[in-house]
Amino acid sequence: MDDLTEMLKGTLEGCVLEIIGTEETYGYAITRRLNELGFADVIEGTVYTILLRLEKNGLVQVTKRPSAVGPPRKFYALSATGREELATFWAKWQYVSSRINKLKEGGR
Amino acid sequence: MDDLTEMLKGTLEGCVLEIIGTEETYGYAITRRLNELGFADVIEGTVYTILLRLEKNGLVQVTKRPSAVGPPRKFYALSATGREELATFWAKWQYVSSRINKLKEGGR
DNA sequence: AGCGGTACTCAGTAATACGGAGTACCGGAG
DNA sequence: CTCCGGTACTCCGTATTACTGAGTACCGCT
Repeated sequence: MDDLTEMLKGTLEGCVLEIIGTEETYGYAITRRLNELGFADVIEGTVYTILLRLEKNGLVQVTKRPSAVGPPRKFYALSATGREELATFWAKWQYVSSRINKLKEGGR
Repeated sequence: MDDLTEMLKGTLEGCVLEIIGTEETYGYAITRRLNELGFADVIEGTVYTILLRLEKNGLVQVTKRPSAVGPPRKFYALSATGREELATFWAKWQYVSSRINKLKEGGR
């Protein structure tokens, strides 16, 4: 599948929130997870940009922990605001995707 | 539903293509149609931006016709390239939305 | 000592959608 | 007849978001 980047705008942040919400984790691993999920050309730089934004907006709490295989990792966990934001994201996704599917089915 | 604009990035152009593909139509009417469909805060300026881009990229053919109730309308119809682009759009949508739904279901 | 893999930061660029001002055409109310 | 609201399009500037690429740094293994 070729370039999906434009279509991911506005949803990638939500995906990252969901991943963090499932399990406390860190940037490098989140990137791997997204790649596994099929978002092959999502790159580290992009994920770190999102994580810094989430942190700045108070949606996540950060804990730095040493790693046995490299430099220290920044582990992210959702804050209360982050959980709200995640719920809002899924509500919007539900709304938008249902409308688009209706349009696709030729609904009027 | 509050601000959906970021989530629409990358999909709005495809929606406009789909609307044009269903029926030859013009900018003002496309805006009304999108609003009807639930994309309430999509605004004329946005749609016209997309239409000019589609025209520039050769995805549509344009015919100007007089109107009884206002200034002349620019009617848009898909070109062959536009039909291909529309098919690609739906393929991408299918791909992306299925991955996101899988993530939502906690799939791994 | 150096290399490959792990891990994060940051500055610059491109694409997309919104906002708002401007132009212009039409019919009906006053 | 003039003005106003609805129809219809254009253009410029702004904000957000994701990608690119270069840079820094830690670790274990050869």
